[in-house]
Amino acid sequence: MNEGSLDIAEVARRSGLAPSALRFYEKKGLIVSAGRNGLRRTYHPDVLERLELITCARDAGFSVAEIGRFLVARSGDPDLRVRMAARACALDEQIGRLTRLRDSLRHAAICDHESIVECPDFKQAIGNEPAAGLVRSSHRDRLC
Amino acid sequence: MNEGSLDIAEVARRSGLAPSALRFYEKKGLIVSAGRNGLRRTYHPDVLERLELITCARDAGFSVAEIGRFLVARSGDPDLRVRMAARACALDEQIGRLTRLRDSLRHAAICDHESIVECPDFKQAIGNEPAAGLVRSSHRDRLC
DNA sequence: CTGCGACTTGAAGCGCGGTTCAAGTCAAGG
DNA sequence: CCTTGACTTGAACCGCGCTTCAAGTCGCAG
Repeated sequence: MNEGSLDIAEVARRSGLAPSALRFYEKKGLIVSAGRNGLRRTYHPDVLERLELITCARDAGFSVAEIGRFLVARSGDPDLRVRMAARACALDEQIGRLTRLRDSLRHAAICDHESIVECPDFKQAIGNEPAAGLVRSSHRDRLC
Repeated sequence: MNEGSLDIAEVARRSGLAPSALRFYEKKGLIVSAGRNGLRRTYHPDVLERLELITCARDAGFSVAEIGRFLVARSGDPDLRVRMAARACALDEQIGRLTRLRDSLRHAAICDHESIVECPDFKQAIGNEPAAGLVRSSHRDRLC
C-alpha cells in the first residue's frame, strides 16, 4: 500500500468521526477516497484537513448538502460566490446572536433573580426590543 | 376574549413561527398558553419575547430540550448555573469557529484560486489555532 | 488451507424538530 | 337554526444526519 495513504480506521481515529460518517460523507461527495486496499478505503492525508473544515461548517449550521456545494466551488462560478458572500453575512448575524446569547447566559449563571427569564438584564441582552405593547415590528437590518 | 391576550394565529404571524411549531413548543413546555377561547389557545403577549429567545437559542444550536431546561431555571439551582456557564464557554468556541468560517467564506468569494478549497488563505483561516504570522486576530480571551 | 476479524455493502432504523392529516369542536354570521 | 371556517387533537409522516444491521469479502496469522 501507498506510504502516504491512510486506512479508513486511521482517518476515523484521527478525525474523531465514525467510519460510518466517513462513508456517508464520501457518498455525499464531501470527501473522496484515494483508492482501496482490498475492500478497504484508503484516504489521502489531506482528507483530514477537509474533514476539519466539514466539521467546522457542520457546527456552524451548514447542511451537508450545502457544504458539498461549497467544496466543489470553482472560481468561475459567480452564483456560488454570491451564495458564499450571502452566507458570510448570515454568519455575521448569527455571530451577533450567539454573542448576545452567550452574554445573557453568562449573566444568568450569576444573577440572583428567582427565575432567570424574569431578569431584565437577561431579557435585554437577548431581545432587540421588548414587546411591551406599542412595538412596531422592527424592520430587519439590511446591513449586508 | 381578554384584551391583553393573543390568538395563536396572531402569535404565529408576529413570531414568524408556524402554529404547529407553537403547539409543539407548548407540548414541550417551552411556552404556556394563557387560556382558551373556545378551543383556541390564547397567549400572553410576553410569549413573543420568549419565542424570540427560543428562536435565537435554536439558531445557536441549542436543542429544544435544553432550552426547556434553561427556561425553567431558578436561581436556587446550582447545577443549572454550572451548565449555563459551560454552555457560555461552548458558545465562545463556536463564535470563534463561525468567525473564522465567515472570514474564509468571505475570502473565498473574492479569491481567484480555481478551486476554493485549494486556496491557502482559505485553509489557513479554517485551521484550528491561528498558528503564527499574518493572522488578523481579534484577540481571544481565554477565560474558560 | 482455515479461521479470524476488520472491513465492505445496501437497507433499515433512529432521534430530532417539526409538518401534515383526518376527524372533531367551537364562535360567529346569515 | 345551519353553515362556514379557523381552530383543536393525536397520530402519522417527513428530511436530515448519521448509526446499526445482516450478509458478504478480503488480508493475514497460524
